[in-house]
Amino acid sequence: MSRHRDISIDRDSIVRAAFALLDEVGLDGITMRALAARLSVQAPALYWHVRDKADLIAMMALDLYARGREGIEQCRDARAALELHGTGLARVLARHRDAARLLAIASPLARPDKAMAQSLAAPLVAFGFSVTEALEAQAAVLSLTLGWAIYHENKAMADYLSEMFNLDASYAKGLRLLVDGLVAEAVKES
Amino acid sequence: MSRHRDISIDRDSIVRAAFALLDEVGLDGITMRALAARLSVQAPALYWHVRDKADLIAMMALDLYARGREGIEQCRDARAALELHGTGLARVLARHRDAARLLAIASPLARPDKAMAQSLAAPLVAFGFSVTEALEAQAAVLSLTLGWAIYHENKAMADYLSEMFNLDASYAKGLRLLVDGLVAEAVKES
DNA sequence: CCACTTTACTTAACAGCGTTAAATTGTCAA
DNA sequence: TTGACAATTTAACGCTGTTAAGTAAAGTGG
Repeated sequence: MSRHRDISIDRDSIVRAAFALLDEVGLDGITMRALAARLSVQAPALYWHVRDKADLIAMMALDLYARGREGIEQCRDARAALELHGTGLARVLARHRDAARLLAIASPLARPDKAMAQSLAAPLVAFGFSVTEALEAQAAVLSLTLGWAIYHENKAMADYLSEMFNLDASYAKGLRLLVDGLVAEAVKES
Repeated sequence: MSRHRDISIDRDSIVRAAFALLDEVGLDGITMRALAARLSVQAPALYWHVRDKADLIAMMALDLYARGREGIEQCRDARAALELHGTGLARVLARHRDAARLLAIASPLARPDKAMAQSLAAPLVAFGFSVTEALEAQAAVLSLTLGWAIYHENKAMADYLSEMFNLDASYAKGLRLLVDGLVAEAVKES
């Protein structure tokens, strides 16, 4: 492994730096030059490791989704798995500034395939869902979560809404209602 | 009203042109120069009518939300109103390329106030919801809809998912389940 | 040990972006 | 006719993502 200088960069360290930068300056502040500077490198150096900025955003999105699924395998039933999928992603999105908007503009890293779909659906399939039902249910949960997080990230809106109700509690309630319905529906069909 | 030339532009015509441009070239293609060209004007002329690009995006978002609420006053019950709110916005978002991503990056045109909140909540308040309950329920419905539309706009993901299930039908199902839960909850509390 | 290739970076540059300042033109009122 | 005002133009600025070309260090085969 050649080491041009003292330190070097790779896709992992770039993504890590990008998240740090995101938290500091927000999504609009993520420029290739600022990111490169944080890694003590010139901007074009990034293009050795990353195809373009969309590729970088896609990697960050993948990371967020993966972190949002942590612990989902250990759930005792489908309801818990779906609910944790939602709250898990919501928590990850809340941790990083503009993370929901980042997901909104991200395009997938790779074209999804059957193997990936099955691995994503696996936890719910273990509880009797079909792969289709599992993906359908998770799509609904992720949609609610992503949409909610986008509104939550909008400071003016969040500030005003939180005078009227607790945003986190309301999200939890909406998620619970949706998950209840999804689980009941899946049970009904099997 | 002075008329510098044959034709002139105002906020309305700018927004109309922006939607036409959006449909043709997508969100990334909406540049002040391209928009100005479509109005037979130079880019800085837009700044006489529009504070900045964020202002323009906010106007477009407001328009989308308003169109998404059409017909909501005529609904016979809360369930119908909430469901129409969701499907109405979903239909509007489906009509314009990248419209969901546009909503995701839009910031509100004006800081929301109590009068606006009450007017937004009015249809559901008429069916016995409190203002808080109404806003809470609509936030959940809009979140699900916006999130779903964002995934739907992602061509790679939508193409793959639609091999496994019908995206529109699945959205309708998720919405129905969520609305059922929300209505039941609101009834329970009153 | 040397020549050669590959890896990983640098410098320089380009076209396009949102935006501002200043100059300009057309329209109306006095 | 003059002056004010509205609405635009031209010119320019700094910033963006990205590419091309050059370069230094490390690895590799003879």
